[in-house]
Amino acid sequence: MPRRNVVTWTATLTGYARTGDLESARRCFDAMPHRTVVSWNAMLSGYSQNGFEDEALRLFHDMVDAGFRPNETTWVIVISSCAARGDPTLADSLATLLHRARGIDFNCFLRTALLDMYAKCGRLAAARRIFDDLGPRKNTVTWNAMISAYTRSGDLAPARELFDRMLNKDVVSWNSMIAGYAQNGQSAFAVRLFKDMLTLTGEHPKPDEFTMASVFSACGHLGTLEIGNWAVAFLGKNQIRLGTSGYNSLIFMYSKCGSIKDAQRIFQEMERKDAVSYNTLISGLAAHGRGREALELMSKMKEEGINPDHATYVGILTACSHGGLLQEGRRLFETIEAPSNDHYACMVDLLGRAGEVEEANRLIQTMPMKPHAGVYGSLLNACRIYRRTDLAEMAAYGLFEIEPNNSGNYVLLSNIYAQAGRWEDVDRVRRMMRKRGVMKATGWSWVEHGGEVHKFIAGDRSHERCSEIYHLLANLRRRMERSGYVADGSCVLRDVVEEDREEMVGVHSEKLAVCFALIVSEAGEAIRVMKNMRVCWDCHTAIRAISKLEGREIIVRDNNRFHHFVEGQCSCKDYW
DNA sequence: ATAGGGTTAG
Repeated sequence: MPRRNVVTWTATLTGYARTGDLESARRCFDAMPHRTVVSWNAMLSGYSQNGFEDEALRLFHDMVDAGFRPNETTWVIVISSCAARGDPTLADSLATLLHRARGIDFNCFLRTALLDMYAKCGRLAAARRIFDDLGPRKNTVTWNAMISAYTRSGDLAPARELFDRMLNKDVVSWNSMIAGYAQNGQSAFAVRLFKDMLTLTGEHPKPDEFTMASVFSACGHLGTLEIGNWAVAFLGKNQIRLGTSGYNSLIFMYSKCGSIKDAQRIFQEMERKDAVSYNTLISGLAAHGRGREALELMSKMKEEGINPDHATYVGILTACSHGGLLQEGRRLFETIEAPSNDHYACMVDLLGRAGEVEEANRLIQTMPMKPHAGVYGSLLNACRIYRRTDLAEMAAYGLFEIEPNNSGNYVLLSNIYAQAGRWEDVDRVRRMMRKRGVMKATGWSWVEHGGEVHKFIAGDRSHERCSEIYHLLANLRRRMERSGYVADGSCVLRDVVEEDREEMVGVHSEKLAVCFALIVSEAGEAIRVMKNMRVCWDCHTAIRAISKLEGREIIVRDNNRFHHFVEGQCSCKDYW
């Protein structure tokens, strides 16, 4: 390879940096007989593009010390490194330096980079000022940077306003907006916007692997496998090649839609797996109660030379918890170097579900940081399972302080009092909720069928096939009574249950959803029901019974966990 | 020869 002049040297350096071989790039840089600003920029860019922002910032100072004057390109690279760091103090000092520098042309490139840096460092107003100051000199990239500035901070309305005002949307514009919805709990809007992208008249960019990754993620959050499969078919038809991240979101989608087998298949088919691939599947296995397989996967991950990170341990501890693997969980927790609040929450959950409520409580007392809501929430849930009213009060009051508006916490404590027959305390908690204006969330269940999402709430009579559903419900109840299923005295499939003493609640939403699914699904096929709250004991028993009577597998997702009901048995070991 | 925006995990 001829290395005659500074241009060939720099080109070689860039070549190494593009393949991620920064050591060779740096060796090349150090060996250069002469350097220009462009050589420095190439090295800076190499660091910045490969996630070594700190190295880039250090080299920037070396460059200034060596007497080189940064040009516009230098500033853009350094500013984007700072953007990735997200440090507002650094952003401000860099901006001060930039404004002191002489002879710099504040072109659109530079201003857009600045806009992005301010946005990523939490200075949204400063970002917007740059956006407005640019006036008609703004280009598509500037618009896109501003849209994602808003979606990152969860401001979907101003993001959508800019998106709608934009005249020349490119694929990144669409991706930013679709991802914005998907990441802010508005997955249904994400899917709708994707459909708009395909169907609206006029010139529209073709979806790429990033678009599809967001759509898969949205389908995962929604639990809509039919739409998900349609998106997968679209992917194949349009020959869109997925990268590792795209495959990761597919693993996520299948896991969340109850198709853990497909998630595993995608994982196996992937050529290049990263930590996220492993973490996603481990979490998926955890949600499905497959603790052993999750543990095996983490071993495999280590064998492949990929280090478990924060998310891996969250996933694996969840897997131990849901799979009833107490000893393994304890041992793993000890191996975590600096356990975070999340890890403590998982560990309290694991101990609590396994019946070691005292140990869980002691763990909270010895935590080196202030426990967050998840930690107390796990303890409170354990108190519900093991009827520890005394400890429940302590956990609940810790929780009310952190999350005064989370209705679930109040309901949980109220139900614990109800279990203990302490009705005056039940009333007290209910009054507390009213006084604080906390609304009880409605638990609804849904089933996807024929491209539509069918939703049910407790006592629902609004569904178009309502009479069929209630007819089936009554029929099932008769069959269950004949087969002696009510022998344990639990309130199986009662038409009306008294959920608390004030309200009479009709048939639970998941029973309605299961019956609807039985009516519409093809015989023999497994059915899926999604729920956003918790399957209550009543429904748990009922669904077990239905799975036995009907000989069908019923998969219920609730609270992001899956329960596979087969032949009257439920897959989860820890739940009740 | 060097520069800005979008994707994944409980």
